[in-house]
Amino acid sequence: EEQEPPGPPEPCPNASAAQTFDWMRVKRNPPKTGKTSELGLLGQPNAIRTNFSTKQLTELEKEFHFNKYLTRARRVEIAATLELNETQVKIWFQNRRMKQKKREKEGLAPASASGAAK
Amino acid sequence: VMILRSRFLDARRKRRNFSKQATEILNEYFYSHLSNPYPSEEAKEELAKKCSITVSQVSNWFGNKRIRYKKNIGKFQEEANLYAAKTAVTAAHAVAAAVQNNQTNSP
DNA sequence: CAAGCCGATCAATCATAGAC
DNA sequence: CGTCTATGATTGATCGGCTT
Repeated sequence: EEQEPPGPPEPCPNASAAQTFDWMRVKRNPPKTGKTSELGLLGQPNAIRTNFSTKQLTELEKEFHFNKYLTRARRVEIAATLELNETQVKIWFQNRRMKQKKREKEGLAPASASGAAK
Repeated sequence: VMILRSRFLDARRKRRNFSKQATEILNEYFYSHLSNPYPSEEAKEELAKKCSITVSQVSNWFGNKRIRYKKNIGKFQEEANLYAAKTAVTAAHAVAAAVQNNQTNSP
């Protein structure tokens, strides 16, 4: 299903013009996290970014404040309560931890700190 | 529905465009490393200092730049050539200086 | 060997700043 | 001043590497 419609608009390969490097071809596999679509379609994963509801985010945030890390049991419980996959809950916590780390790091020396010297 | 979701939680998104000079520095790095525009943590820190922005902002900038660039290479062709020429001049100066230094310092 | 975590990145989207 | 595009930030999810 990947078909280069017309010829890539780059009939001028010489000069220093940009080439197509590997990083430009990187393609991520579609998300397989979504639970099997409720719409009769069989093995068709959602393949789209899930939008967490405010309620789900509120609960996840509350749990995060209580524990930065989840136990298998807690994860199962939360996933069931919020109607999410265990993977989605796991990933949410992972991303949340990274977010917190980033926040701590930034809100700790926005001004000139001395240390740059390394 | 409640499409009015995070109407205030996102209020922090009061962004401000980076200075013309900061964008200039970031683009220079991007196009002079077009084969692999992934600055190391150290490089990001250096760029952040030069641009007077945070390292996260540098990361965001490169992330957005890479995605948007490959999404429509043609749209950035002009910009690419512009910076390619600029870095070429810089490189030429560097080479000239090196040659000069080499002659002066001949063992 | 499988599973979780980290760090970086991707990719789609949000909301605004700026061009016209 | 309203519309359209450029751009910074956010975030669910992926990738590779390392640890448990």
